[in-house]
Amino acid sequence: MPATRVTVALNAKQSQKAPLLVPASASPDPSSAASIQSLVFKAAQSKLRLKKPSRIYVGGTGEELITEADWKSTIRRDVTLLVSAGEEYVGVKKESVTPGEANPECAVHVLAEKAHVDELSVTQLATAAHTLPGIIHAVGQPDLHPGNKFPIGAVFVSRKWVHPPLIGGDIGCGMAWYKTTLSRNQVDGDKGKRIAEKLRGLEGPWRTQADREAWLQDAAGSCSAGEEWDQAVGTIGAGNHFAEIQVVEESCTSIDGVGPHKDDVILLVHSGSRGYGGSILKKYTTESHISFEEDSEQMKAYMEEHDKACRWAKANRDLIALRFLSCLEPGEEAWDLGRNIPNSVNLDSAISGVRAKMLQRKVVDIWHNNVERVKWPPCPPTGSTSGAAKKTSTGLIEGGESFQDYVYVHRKGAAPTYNASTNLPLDILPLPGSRGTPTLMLKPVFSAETCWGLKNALSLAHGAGRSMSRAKALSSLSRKYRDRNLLEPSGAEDGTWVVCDEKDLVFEEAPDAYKDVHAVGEDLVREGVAEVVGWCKARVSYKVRHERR
DNA sequence: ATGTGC
Repeated sequence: MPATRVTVALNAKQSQKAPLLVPASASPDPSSAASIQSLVFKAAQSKLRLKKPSRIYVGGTGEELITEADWKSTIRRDVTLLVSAGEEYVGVKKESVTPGEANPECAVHVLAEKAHVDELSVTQLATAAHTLPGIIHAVGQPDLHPGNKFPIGAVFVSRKWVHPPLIGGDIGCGMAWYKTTLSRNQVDGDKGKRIAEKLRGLEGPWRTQADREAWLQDAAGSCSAGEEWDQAVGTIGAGNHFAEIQVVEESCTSIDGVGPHKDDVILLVHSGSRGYGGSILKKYTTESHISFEEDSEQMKAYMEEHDKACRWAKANRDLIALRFLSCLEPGEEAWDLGRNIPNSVNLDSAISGVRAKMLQRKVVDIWHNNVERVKWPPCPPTGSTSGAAKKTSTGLIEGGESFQDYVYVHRKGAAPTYNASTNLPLDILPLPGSRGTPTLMLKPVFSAETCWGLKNALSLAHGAGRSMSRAKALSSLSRKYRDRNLLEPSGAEDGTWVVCDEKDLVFEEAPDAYKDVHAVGEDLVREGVAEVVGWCKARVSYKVRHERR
């Protein structure tokens, strides 16, 4: 059981102190029966012999702990809590440890009605919005669910400040969709099993470091992170990451004939920056230093590495897709580069050839863990169907209105509604259910009712969202499905073949551990931020395979 | 989510 070690001391005589372990089960809510506050009071009574403890201050700052939010933002390792019998704080009050201005009035909205939202995640959303400096708008998408400290399925818009922990360690994580040349009848029914069998050689490092560095060369230069992290490029990773072969069941995306059409077989890749992004978060932040002021050297350095990790993650998804395509379309020589066999041709020209080919296959690629500098408030895009859109001539979300200024949009498990490099609205993006359940095809909606994307902070849900913690899913679902093989379609239905050699993941990522993707989609539609333009059936879902290398 | 953290 994780516990936090704090020090309890007498406010009136601060040399008198005692350590206290606060179990993770203790509640920050002072009105709760198992509150941290009551633990501190009890410790003061029994260990420090303070008869009537009544107030608690934070050592060093003198901030009094009153609300649940106070407790939440304070309880960390080695904090000293000063217990008072009613008297004022003894010492010089300092400014809060977080410099800059928090915005206790910050607007917080959760775009969910149908999808169930855990109260803890709403508390996490509001606490972060109200206590971190510079936040001007916080949005919980319908897939909102609790994270370790900050929620997932959340968007935080800030002025002048960047908060790396709000986007987490998997910087650049996102999803990309690729068309394949497979036909529905090659993957439907029991054929899914044969397709799953073909998916091999996808684990472990791809080729040599020299090859990986060549792959990590993009239009902006190199995004190589050094051999220790680059080794993981082209690998899916753990947790909720996956690659899935899907059949388009319905599609009404007739935009320039692009978007996937009915009966197309497409590949969805969900992965991020593996260990690299986490190393960046760790390098720049500590438990008490999580906020960076705009234009500070640290902020600039973080942003530079953040942007590099985003490019790395994107290159990772492309390489994963290449490796999958080499299994799925063995006749296509260009994909041979995806295999771990020695180069038979010039590497650089092979890579540029493959890139061009893959670009034709790519439907969309988005980051859902990142921070972006954008103009705010949003402007109507010209692609919009409303007449109001005619006013802008730029065609961009950002526009060039004089009343706009720049903000930072932090996304943690939230997809953007526009293409980050062109600022044009996206035509289509995936809303995957959990393993094997349908993936909805979303089209972002921009309208006056949503203030052109302000309401949803220019973002949409990135998936179904957990409804059960990993621990809960593991214990309850492993019992529930004790006698069932979750890796094969159940019964006669056209279900999904799952490749997952990690036993715990089978349960942690089971559909039951997630919200219903249709409820999430319905919420987005009701809120007026997206329309559902089709859906895909998962045929083969690849998580991880333990194979002899 | 992670070449994780005691």
